[in-house]
Amino acid sequence: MSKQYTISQLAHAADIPTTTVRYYERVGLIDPEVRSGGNYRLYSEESLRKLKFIRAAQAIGFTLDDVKDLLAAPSNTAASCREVQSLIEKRLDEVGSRLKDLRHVQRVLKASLEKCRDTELADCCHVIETLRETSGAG
Amino acid sequence: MSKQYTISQLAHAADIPTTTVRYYERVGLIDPEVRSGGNYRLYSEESLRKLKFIRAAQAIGFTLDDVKDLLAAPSNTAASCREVQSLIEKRLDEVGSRLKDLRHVQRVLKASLEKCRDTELADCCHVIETLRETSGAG
DNA sequence: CTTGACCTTGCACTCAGGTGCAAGGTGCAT
DNA sequence: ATGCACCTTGCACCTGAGTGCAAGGTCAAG
Repeated sequence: MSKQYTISQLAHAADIPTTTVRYYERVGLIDPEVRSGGNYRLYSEESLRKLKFIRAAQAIGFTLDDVKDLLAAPSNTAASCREVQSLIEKRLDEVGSRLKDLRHVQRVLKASLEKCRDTELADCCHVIETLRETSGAG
Repeated sequence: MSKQYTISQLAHAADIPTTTVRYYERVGLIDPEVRSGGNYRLYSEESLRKLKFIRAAQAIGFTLDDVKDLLAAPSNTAASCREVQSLIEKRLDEVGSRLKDLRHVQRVLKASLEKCRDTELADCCHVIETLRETSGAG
C-alpha cells in the first residue's frame, strides 16, 4: 500500500503547480489512479515518478509530445527500445545543429561588439551594418 | 529618386510574405513611405534595407522587440550606441548560457544513448532511468 | 453548521511571431 | 466593361506550455 497523494500533495512533491498537473492530464501525460468519494484526484508514487520524469525529459529539451511517446513506450520490447533510441538520436541531432548555429551567432555578436568598441563612440553604431552584412544562421 | 515598391514587390525582394510585412507594420517596425492614390502602401529602398536588417537581427536571435530598439537607435549618438552595445552584450550572455546548457544536454543524451546501446536490447529502455537520474539544465 | 482550505469543471487568456479568411477596393489588360 | 491579380481592413486562429478566473462542490476543524 503505497502512499496516496491529493493533487496538491503530488504537485508539491514534484515542485510543480497543481494547475500544471491538471494540464498534463489534459494533454494525456498522466492520470490519477482513482478518484475519491468527493471526486478528488488521487495519485500514487508511480505518478510522482512519472511527473519527475516528465520534468527531467523536458529539461533536456524533449517536447511534451516526445515525452508522451517516451512514457508510452511499454518498456522491454525491442520496438519501444528502438523508438526511444530514435527519439534520443533525433534530439541529439537537434542539439548538435543548434550548437552549431549558436556558435556562429556568438562569433557574429563578438565581432559586432569588437567593431563597436574599436570605433569612435559617435560612429560606433554601424554595428548595425555589421549585422546586416553577416546575416546567417538562427 | 529611388525605386518605389508595392508591398508584394518589397516582400518579394526581402524574401518574406506580404502578410509578414503588414505584421511588422502592426507591431511598429516599419512604415510605408507614402500611400498611393488607391491607398496602396509604397516603400523605398530604405524600407528594403530595414526589412533585411530585421531578418538578419532575428537570425542572430534578437526578438522583434530588441529589433525595434536597434532600429530606433538614432545612430551616432553616444546614448544610442551604449544601448546597442548593451543589447548585444545581453544577447551574448544569453547565447553563452544557452551554449552551456546545450552542451550539458548533449552529454546527457550521449550517455543515455551509450547506455541504451550497451545493454541487452530487451532491457535497453531504462534509458528512461538514466534520464530520470541525470536531471539538470534546460 | 459555518468557515476556510482545498477540490472540481469549463473556458478564456498569455507570449512570440506570425497565418488565414472574408468582404470589399484598385489597377491594368483585353 | 470585364476579368484577374493585387491591394485594403479587421478579426480570428495557430503552436507550446502553460496560467487565471468564476462558479460551485468537499472536507476537517471549531
